Amino acid sequence: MNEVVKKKSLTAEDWQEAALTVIAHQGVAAVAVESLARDLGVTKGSFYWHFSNRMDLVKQALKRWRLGDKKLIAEKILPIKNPKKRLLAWFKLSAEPIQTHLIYSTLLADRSHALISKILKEITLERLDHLQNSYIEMGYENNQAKSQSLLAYSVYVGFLHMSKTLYGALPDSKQAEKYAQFVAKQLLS
Amino acid sequence: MNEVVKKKSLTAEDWQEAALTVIAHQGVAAVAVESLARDLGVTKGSFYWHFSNRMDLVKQALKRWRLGDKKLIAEKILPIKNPKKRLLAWFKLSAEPIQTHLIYSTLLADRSHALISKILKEITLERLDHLQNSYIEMGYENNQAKSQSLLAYSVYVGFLHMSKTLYGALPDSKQAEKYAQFVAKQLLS
DNA sequence: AAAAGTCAATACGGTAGCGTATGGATAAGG
DNA sequence: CCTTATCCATACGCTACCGTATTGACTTTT
Repeated sequence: MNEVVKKKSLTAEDWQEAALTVIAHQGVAAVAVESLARDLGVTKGSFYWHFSNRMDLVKQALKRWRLGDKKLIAEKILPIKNPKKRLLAWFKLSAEPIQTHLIYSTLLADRSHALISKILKEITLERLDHLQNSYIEMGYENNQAKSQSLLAYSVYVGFLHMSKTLYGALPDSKQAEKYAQFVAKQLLS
Repeated sequence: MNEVVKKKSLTAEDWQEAALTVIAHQGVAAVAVESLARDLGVTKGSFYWHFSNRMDLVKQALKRWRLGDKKLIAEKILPIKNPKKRLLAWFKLSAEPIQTHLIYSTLLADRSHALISKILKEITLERLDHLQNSYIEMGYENNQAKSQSLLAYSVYVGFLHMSKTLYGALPDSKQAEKYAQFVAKQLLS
């Protein structure tokens, strides 16, 4: 019942979370079975009980990440009725310093496995779709909404990388809020 | 005199170019001495005559890339007198399907070595400076120019990643031209 | 032509990581 | 209790790299 209590044994989810943390900060290539085991205080023996191999873990971890991300959008963004407010909320969320963004931006330059490219493409298209719908609801013509959502999403992706590059991390919530306001002013005319 | 003629021996530049090609498509981690040697048709014996170790090659390759990139900007962008035209030219260049962009976007998610982070930060700041100066020349107030250049540069970075993600490669020149026009309309008001 | 310099091949030792095999410890069930 | 299932440790073989040492071949210099 208490999270502080040391668990007697690990679950697959524990491994997945550990993998996601590594991916967020060092990329998929840095997900190594033995180093993860060391971090978790066990040996490989545990790992190969839970997973069939390294890529199996990566696959499951990314699946987990995707589900969490979808849940976040479904709860915080999609319920907003007013399309303009919904877009603004998305811009704000995009600038929040949370792990899901770090993972996404790290994956974006990772071409180490076809699986990753596939997942990225799917996610990007899904998100572009949300944006485009909002712009359409705002009264944009279809093609215009498409271009506009592409631009908005590029800004999001670019922002993630710029933050890591210039500050070594995502900016704090206050800066993020300010930036989101500025961007929204430019892209929600 | 003829490039088709097989060279008898390799130069450090040959190794650097080969390394940059790998970096552009698979990242720094994929730069391996032995696989590069295979690609170049020689063995490691050659490599360690030209370089002291693997990181030495990476360092020199990135230096070479940086010089080429700077030269490109110095020749094609900076000479343009009119600031608005200069910015437009930069947007167009940003969308061109050339290797220098691929390398940059791949490095952006690579945190495998402190050297890379350092280089990235320097380059990004340099480029932001160019952009900001152009906006200032256009009549923007200092802070406004700063925000605007950050936004423009985010669009650039985001565009690179989106292209790779959605199409597997940078779009061709015609698409790029069209996109650059659209973005310029939004960001050069 | 001899010597020195340039570039590459080969062979070697070392490390890190993957995956397998097997056995040990602990807890739950009969 | 004894068995079985669950979870982990240990030891091993294998591969892909890195980097070194040595030697060979070809070129240029003297």
